[in-house]
Amino acid sequence: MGRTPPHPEVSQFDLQQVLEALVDPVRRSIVTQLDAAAEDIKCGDFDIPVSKSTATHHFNVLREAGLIRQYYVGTSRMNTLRRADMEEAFPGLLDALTRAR
Amino acid sequence: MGRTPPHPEVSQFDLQQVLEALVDPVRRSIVTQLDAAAEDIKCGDFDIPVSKSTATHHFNVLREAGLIRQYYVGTSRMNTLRRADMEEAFPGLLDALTRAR
DNA sequence: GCATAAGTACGATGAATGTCAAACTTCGAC
DNA sequence: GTCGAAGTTTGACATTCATCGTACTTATGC
Repeated sequence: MGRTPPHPEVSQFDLQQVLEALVDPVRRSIVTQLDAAAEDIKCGDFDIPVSKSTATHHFNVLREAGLIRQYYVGTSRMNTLRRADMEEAFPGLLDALTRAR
Repeated sequence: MGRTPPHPEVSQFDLQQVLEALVDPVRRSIVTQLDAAAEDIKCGDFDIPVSKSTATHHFNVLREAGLIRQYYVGTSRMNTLRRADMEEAFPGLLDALTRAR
């Protein structure tokens, strides 16, 4: 298992890529759950209706778009929402989406 | 040619549908051009790199999502950005997107 | 009426992409 | 070391969807 997967820097964020990440309902649900949570969440603890391999795929897409940061704790992969970074790159976007019902 | 095509009401706007409409670069370009323009724009006057039939498809998607309002003037179809309606349904979303570079 | 302009409708096609199962890897616990 | 838990990797598969060309419709202008 790779130690720390690659994360893009804010300067590399791409709107197209972020929107493609957020257009999928499962991925948007992940973002919403992270937004609502007080602490980081491990991959296995999300409430999503897909298999583990599909989940892995979705987390990769979110990470590569810059929406989440991932790091290992034992065999678990923890996830953090990169709020500040997203706010810097695309002001108001994440707020508008998490507040939209 | 149908007189006036069906437009959804604000109460019927659906975030998923709006995001699916906005994730396409051509459609987002249409929205951006409308946002930057002072007046309504007819379908044929947009600067988009697709055929007429494809353009029609994109305008339909935008209209059905509630992003634009369309009406005929002769054989031309005019387009307006439904800013206020979108702001009411999803506050901040359109602004965040049109301002994102 | 006729020609032209502006879109629309209809298939057809090709490329993405969300999905899963199965096999594999890593780490922690015992 | 062995086992189980947690993810990952790799194909394979199905569906969606952007795209186009062609034929059609509607309206304007002469």
